Formats: sequence, structure tokens, C-alpha cells
Amino acid sequence: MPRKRATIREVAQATGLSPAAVSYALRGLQVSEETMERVRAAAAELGYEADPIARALASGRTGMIGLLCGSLEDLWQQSLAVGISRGLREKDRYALILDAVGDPARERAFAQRLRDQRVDGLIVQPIDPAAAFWGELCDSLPVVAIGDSIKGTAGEVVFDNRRGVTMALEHLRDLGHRRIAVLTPTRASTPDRPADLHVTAEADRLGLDIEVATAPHGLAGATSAARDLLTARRPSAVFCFADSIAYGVYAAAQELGLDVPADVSVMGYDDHPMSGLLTPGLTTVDWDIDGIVRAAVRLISAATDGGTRRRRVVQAPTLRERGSVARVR
Amino acid sequence: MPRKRATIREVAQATGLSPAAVSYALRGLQVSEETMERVRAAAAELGYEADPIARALASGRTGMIGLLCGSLEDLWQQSLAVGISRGLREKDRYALILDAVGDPARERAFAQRLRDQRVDGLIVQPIDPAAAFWGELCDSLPVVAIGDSIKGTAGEVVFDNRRGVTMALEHLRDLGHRRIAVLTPTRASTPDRPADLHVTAEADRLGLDIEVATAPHGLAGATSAARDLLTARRPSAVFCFADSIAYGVYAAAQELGLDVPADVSVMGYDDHPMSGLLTPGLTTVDWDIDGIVRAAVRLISAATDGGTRRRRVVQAPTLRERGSVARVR
DNA sequence: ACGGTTCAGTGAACCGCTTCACCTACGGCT
DNA sequence: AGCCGTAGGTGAAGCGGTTCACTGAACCGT
Repeated sequence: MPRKRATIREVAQATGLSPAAVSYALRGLQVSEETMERVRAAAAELGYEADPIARALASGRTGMIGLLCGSLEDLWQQSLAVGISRGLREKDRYALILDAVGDPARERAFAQRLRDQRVDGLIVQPIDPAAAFWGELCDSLPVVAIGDSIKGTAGEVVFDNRRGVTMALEHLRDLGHRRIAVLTPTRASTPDRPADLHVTAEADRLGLDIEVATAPHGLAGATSAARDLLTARRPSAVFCFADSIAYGVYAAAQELGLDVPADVSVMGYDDHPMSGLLTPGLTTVDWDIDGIVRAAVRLISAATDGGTRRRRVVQAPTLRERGSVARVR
Repeated sequence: MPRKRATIREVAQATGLSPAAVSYALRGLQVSEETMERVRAAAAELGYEADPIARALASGRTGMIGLLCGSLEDLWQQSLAVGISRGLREKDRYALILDAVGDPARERAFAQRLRDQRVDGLIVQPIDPAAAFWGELCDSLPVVAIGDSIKGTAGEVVFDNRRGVTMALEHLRDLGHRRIAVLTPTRASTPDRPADLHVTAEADRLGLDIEVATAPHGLAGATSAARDLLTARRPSAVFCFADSIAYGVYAAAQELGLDVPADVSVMGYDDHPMSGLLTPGLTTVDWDIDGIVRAAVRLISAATDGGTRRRRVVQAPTLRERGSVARVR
């Protein structure tokens, strides 16, 4: 039988004060230095620590930040999540991480769930940035969006995806590629992502012959999607909308005995740490994950600390050329 | 101004029932089919959904499972966390993930924090399985340990680390390696991990010349630790206690112009999905991550659903030979 | 000496749900 | 008819904090 925990009333009893006074004292409010000391001592003595749930119910705050990821199977999003967790910890906050598994319906459910959990703020990498519920959500707590812009957020770190896509496609074109397969992450339902649309527009402009397919982030799934792609009408290059997916292309190529980049060029998008370690190194679009983490943490902190001005950080891409894209023969 | 949410009393009012009845009805308890239907309709009408915080305070349960990771910088633990999250979701539970960052003090603090959050159960990959506070914790909620055994848990998935270590070292010895560097994860303070101890014992038995060093899980950190190792008195093989760390050795070797495995053999421990994709493929000890995930989810579910019997799953390692370990010249 | 501030602290009403003890009406059984 | 068992429902007391309105005393300047 676990010994019951001390409550605030016991501390009050022990010090001869009211529960209210103890509550204030422990938060360093409204009481004299002397009683504060007394209360602290008694609390330590009794091993008292405020119950976060009760506190959340009464005050509506938790000190937690919600982190809602579109799909945690994506290694890049994993890195992002870990980075943000650590960044927040340095500010004495915790991250509550939820994974929408690429499903917009879950995204909605989880976002609301996090609100109900009284997170002080929400960082989200949205699957469907255009969805209607975001508006309502942004009204009830500070939201920071990463990736795509959401209306009404308290701050956002958006990627200049148009630029990133252009950069990638131009690079491929410059090396002579014309028939290019594009692999984008699978989504449960597919809201038209701005970046996706931009791909076809840009391909048009550059006179490229594009074929779009989807692939899951997980290595096994991505590999099998890539296998289909490479065995059918094989393109000269594959542009993957996430490094995770590009890894699947490597795996499929290996299976099929195809050489990267001699038989097929591969281009990624993210720059995950592992991308530099592959042979050949993955040529990819680098979004500076550390910068994004820092910006997101800064924005959410500002917003929850009552910062009022809406902030927008636009992340510019860099082409990270390694060995996976070659000039077409 | 966000419209206030409906409470249970409003639903009660709307149906002409008592709050208690509504509470029961929504959980399918103690009420007639007919009122249940009426309540459901009214709830839907009002957009009512029970507040998880209030519910947690009153009932002491949340439906959440805590997941406490030793160090989320480790890619393998990331995979584990994602896998467990998904596995739990299928059982309509959520995982609350916390990262102890390799620090036993944080491990303690977070474990208690999770208990205070009223998680229904805790899955932990302990840094310091021998610490005293676990006992108290296991008394107050079901705990499942992964990796090393903890006293008093409701279940555990333990790795047969002795066997894994022996397997790895024997493999290296069989290929003629004698001077072997061992790279283990950095810990804030270093409780003597059983596995670590076993390494020196086994090295002794096999007549190997071992040098132990530590490295962080992050690629940058691991790389720099490996660089030091490889520039000093270079061993013929490096045995890393995590694939993440082995990746750092690859990176360092690449920087230094050393060939794996011609100049230095590398052996991992985990089998992360990326390990097969590197060139050469990382020879490693495979713990069957999917099996572990399944077992952990099963155990914690059983334990929280009032399962009483203590369960112990011992995970056996498999040597996954790829190309990173060569016969010594 | 007196009204007006400030300071430290109090009581009680929440926050929104669960749960325990109790109540009522109804049907069945003997 | 009388009694009991049960299904269906009610009221109120929590859960463990926070917060708001208020009080009593000390202090202030005039």
C-alpha cells in the first residue's frame, strides 16, 4: 500500500496557516519572507509537492507545451521532436509529444486533446494547415506552426518550400534530368499541400516530365514504394519529399542492383544527420534543423510568457550537394 | 474570446438528469439503454466532451502510459518510442514521452512526475536500474522495464546482455581482433551497468585487450569521441554499445580517411533500421525491436488491466553480420 | 486622533468530474 | 398481500489545488 502523499492542507496544518497562504508561499507570492521560509521547511519535511493535476484543474495551466507531429515515422521529425524537447527543458518546461500518424482526423483530435490537457502552448507541424479547427484552437491557446503557415498562430517557422522545391528541381534539370519521379509522404487523406502543388507548377515551368507517387516514412514502407517506382518505367531521378523516404529509395536500388547515382539519381529534402553518412551521401535540401528548433522554442516561449506580437520566421533552404545526384548520361 | 466548453452539468440540465447519471451514462454504466441514448444525443448536441484533467483528478486515472527513455538522442530509442506510441494507440491509450537525457537524477524526477500525472502505467528504459526509488514507484503503479531488470516491476522485457556482449566479442575474437575499443553511452553519473561490467569480464576470459571510452548518442558528439579514439592508439576494432554511436565511428573514420573495415572494424549493438543501409552495412547485435515493442505493449496493457502475474520476457540477441567487421590482417 | 493605504493572511467558492451511500419504484415469488 | 431483490437514478462529498473578496493590524501623513 503506497503511503498517501501529503496535501496542501497538511502543510497548512503543520505551519498553522491557511491552505491559501501555503499555496501563495510556495509560489513566492503575497507573503512575508519569514512565513515563506517556514512553509518551505514544512513542505520539505513532509515531502510535499504540489499535485500537477489538481493544479492544472484549478489554475488552467500546466507548464507543459504540446508538440504535435504530423508523422513521427519521419526521422527528421523525430530529430525535431527530440531537439524541441531538450530546448524546452532548458526553459523548465516539458513537451507532451503526440504523433498524428499522417492522419488529419487524428491531427484534429490530438490538437483538441492537448488543449484539454491544458498545455500552455502548442507547437505543431501541421498536416493540413488549412483545416478550419485551427482558428478556434488558436483562439484558446498560443500555437506555433512549423513548416506550413496556419492562420491565427502566435508565431510560426515556415519553410520557403517554393524556393526549396525550385532549388531541387532546378538542380536536377541542370544536370540533365527530364523524367523525374516525385515521392511525397503518404497521408491518410490528402489535403492539397501548397508544396505539392508547387512541384507540378515548377516542373511545368522547367519543362520536366514529373510523375508523383506517395510513400510512407518508415524504411520498409518507403522501400517498397520505391521498388514499384524503380521497376516500372524507371525515371532518371527521384526527388523525395523527406530524407526518410530517400533512404527507402537507396534500399530499393540496392535490392534491385541499381547504382546510385549511376542508374538513378536521388534527391532528398530535410537533411537528416544520417544523410551525410550514406554512400553516396544524399544530396538534399537543408533546412537547418538546429535553427528551426531554436526558433520554435523561442517563439513558443515568447507566446506563453504573454508575448503579444505575432512572429514569423521564414527558413531559407540550402542545397546540400553530396553524391547522390549525377549528370545524366 | 473562446466560447466556454460545455460541462457535465449542462448536459445534465439538458436531459433533466443528474450529473452523476450523465457521468455513468457516458461511460456505459448503470443506466438504461434509453437514457444512455438520450445522454449521448444531448452530449453530441452540446459538443460536450469530458475534461480529461478533471476526470484524472477525480478518478486518479488518465488512460495514459508514461514512457521514460534513458536518452532519446539514441536513434534506437527513438524508434522504440515511436513504435510503442503506435502500439499503444491501437489500444486507445496515449503515451507521454519523457527523455531523461542520460541523467539518473532526471530519471528519478521524471518518473515521479509521471506518477503525479496519474499515468496508468510506466514503461521505462532505465539508466540506473538499481536505484532505490524504483521500489516505491512500483508500489504505486505498474511499471514495465525494458533492457535491464528493475526490482518490483509488473513486467519486464530484458535483454540478455551477457549473451549479446559475448556474441559480439567472440565474433571479433574469431576474426583475429585483440585490441578492441569499447564505446559506451555517456551517462551523467555512471552507475555500474551490469552490461558494462560484463564486457570487461568477457574480454578477460577471451584474452582481449580492451579500452573503454564513452560517447554521446548524438552524431556530432559520437563522431568527436570516435575521432579521439581513432587518432590515438588505433585499435583494430571498435565495439559500440549502440548503433547510434557506431554511426559516429563511421563518420570519424570517413573524416580521417580510414576505411571500414579495412583499417578499422566496427561493431554495433541494437540493429537500427539505418544500419543496413550504410556502406559497409553495420555488423551488429540485433534485439528485434518489433518484438520488444510488442512485448512491452502487451505487458503494460496486461498490468494496467489488472493483470496480476509478473511477467518477464527475455530477449535473445542475434548476430547480424554485414560488412563492417573484417578479419584482421 | 483620524481616515486612508498597504501588507499578510483568511474563508470559501470554485475547477469539472467521479463515486459512495442511499433511495424509489417495480416486478416476481411464495 | 407481503416481502425482497434489483435496475435505475439522485445528492453530496470529495479529488487537491487556486483565487477572489475580504479582514485586521500596522503604518502613514497631517
